[in-house]
Amino acid sequence: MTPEQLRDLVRTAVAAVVERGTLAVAVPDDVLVERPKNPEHGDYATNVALRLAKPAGMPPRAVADLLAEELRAQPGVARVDVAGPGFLNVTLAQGALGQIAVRAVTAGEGYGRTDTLAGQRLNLEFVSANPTGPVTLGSTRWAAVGDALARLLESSGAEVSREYYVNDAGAQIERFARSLQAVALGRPVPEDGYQGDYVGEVAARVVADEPGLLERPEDEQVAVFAERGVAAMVADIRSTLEGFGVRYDTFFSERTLHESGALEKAVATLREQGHVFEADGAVWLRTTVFGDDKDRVLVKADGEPTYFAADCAYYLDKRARGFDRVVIMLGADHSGYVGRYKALVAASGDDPDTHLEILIGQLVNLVRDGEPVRMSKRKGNFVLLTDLVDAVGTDAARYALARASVDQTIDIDADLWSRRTNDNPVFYVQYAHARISSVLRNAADLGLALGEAGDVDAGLLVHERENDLLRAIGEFPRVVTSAAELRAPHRVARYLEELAGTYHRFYDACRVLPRGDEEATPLTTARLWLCAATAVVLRNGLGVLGVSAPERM
RNA sequence: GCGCCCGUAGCUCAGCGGAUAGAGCAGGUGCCUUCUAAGCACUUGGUCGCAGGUUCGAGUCCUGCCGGGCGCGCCA
Repeated sequence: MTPEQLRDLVRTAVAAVVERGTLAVAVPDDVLVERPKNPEHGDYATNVALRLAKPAGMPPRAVADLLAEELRAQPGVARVDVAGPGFLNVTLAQGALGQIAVRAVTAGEGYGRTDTLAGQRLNLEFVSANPTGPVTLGSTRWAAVGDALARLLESSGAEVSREYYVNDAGAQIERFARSLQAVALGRPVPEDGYQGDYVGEVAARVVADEPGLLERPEDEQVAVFAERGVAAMVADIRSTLEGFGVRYDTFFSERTLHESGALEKAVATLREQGHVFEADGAVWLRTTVFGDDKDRVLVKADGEPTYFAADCAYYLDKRARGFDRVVIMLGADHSGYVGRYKALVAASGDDPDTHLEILIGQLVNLVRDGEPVRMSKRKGNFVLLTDLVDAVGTDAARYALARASVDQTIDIDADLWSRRTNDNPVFYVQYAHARISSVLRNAADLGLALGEAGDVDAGLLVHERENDLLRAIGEFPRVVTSAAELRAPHRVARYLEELAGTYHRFYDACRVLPRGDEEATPLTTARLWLCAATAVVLRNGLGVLGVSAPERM
């Protein structure tokens, strides 16, 4: 029996007692059935009686007693205890737990997938770093977390479109182009220009692709450097991210918004809604009525649109493309943006709480010799995605970034990360998968196969370590849905570490394959199913994080 | 000054209002002639920043302090 099935049983029990008139409450939709930390508290526990006590006007333990009696009659339930303030501790019947292994193996890649978000179309924007330099360590965090989140949401049944907003317009690009030009001409880079080594490389590439460029008028040169320089940078960013396992459905060019007149249209739309006004020669959006700190300029006094005007146009474009929900991941250095963004959504007539979701994540620092290294795209002094991958590999990089809560600022110790030690839990998890793969290989060599689901007696799995493992495997679907709901991919990583540990303890305590000239028994088969089920979950879980599940290490 | 995030073991961090607060690393003691020791068992280590409040119950929610990070442009 899976925890989901037990949850349904509990709900049915509540409904039955209510039906009989002994309990006067509304049957709750969200009954919590969880795995107790203390093994003496049975296989599963629910606090439903504690929840219902107040609305029912009865003591928690009295409610619990009613439900316990009802539950005891259910098939697959061996024992129900009322404990503490009113918890229901459920012990499943012999063999009921073992079915979890069969279910996981049978479902395979589908184990952990649900339809809780079915029908939702959402647009997830992440990274969106300016195309004026390579992908930095800070952006790498959003690549790892954003991609994992996309996979999580998809696992919960949502339709997710991954999007990268390319800021290929504006003064930043102008500065970038002038920097490229300066380097190409052998001049010093302007004070406010870009100075990494890559600037020279990109400049050389542009010159090579455009013979005679440096003999043309300077204005023309800048235009060419802007056009081709940005194109080269975007191509570089794209291939870097693909190498990192992150693919986008759309690279959206800001410039197309400018060229299509979308900004003017956006301003007009907001004006129709009655939230645009003129002051000091500029055009403003009255965002303060929707909770923003101050009103925001859409068109400057010099007639140029602001970055915010492009944001307005961009948001409206996403909505016009049919997305129910626009999700944007931003670094904490952009947290000041939330207020105006929410306000623009409200000003456009949408609901800022349902149509827009902004996820703010804290920054990543590189620490070297105990001192944080400042990262700035202008100076050449920054750590790149490629540096991180070169040092620890894609798997470790993705895992390490995805296993921390985004609310937490991460300090990455350069020495620790360039070392290859088991400080990194990804090896612990991957090792469990490799270990299982080895057992299954050896089983195949002995001519042992899993066989059909009907042929395995999962009820033979009665060892404490086996039960621990079964319960852990049973948790996976819930871990996925809750991680998706909470936008917290790191929960999957933490869960996998627990699962790996649980497997290692099982492996240590329970021999799977026959030794020497022993014969295989039905227990051998049952344990092989348990191993296979664990491998399924490890693969699916690592897959959510975009990390490989190696068969050998 | 205002807004957001953080403060949990020596270190890095988990912890969806539930029972005796966890993991990894670091320290200590053990376990490989047969399935991967990148593992396992045992052990040391806590005023969950401080003070109030909410309730059957608070590391978790609310308020106020203290300490640290980020942000507050007609920049992008």
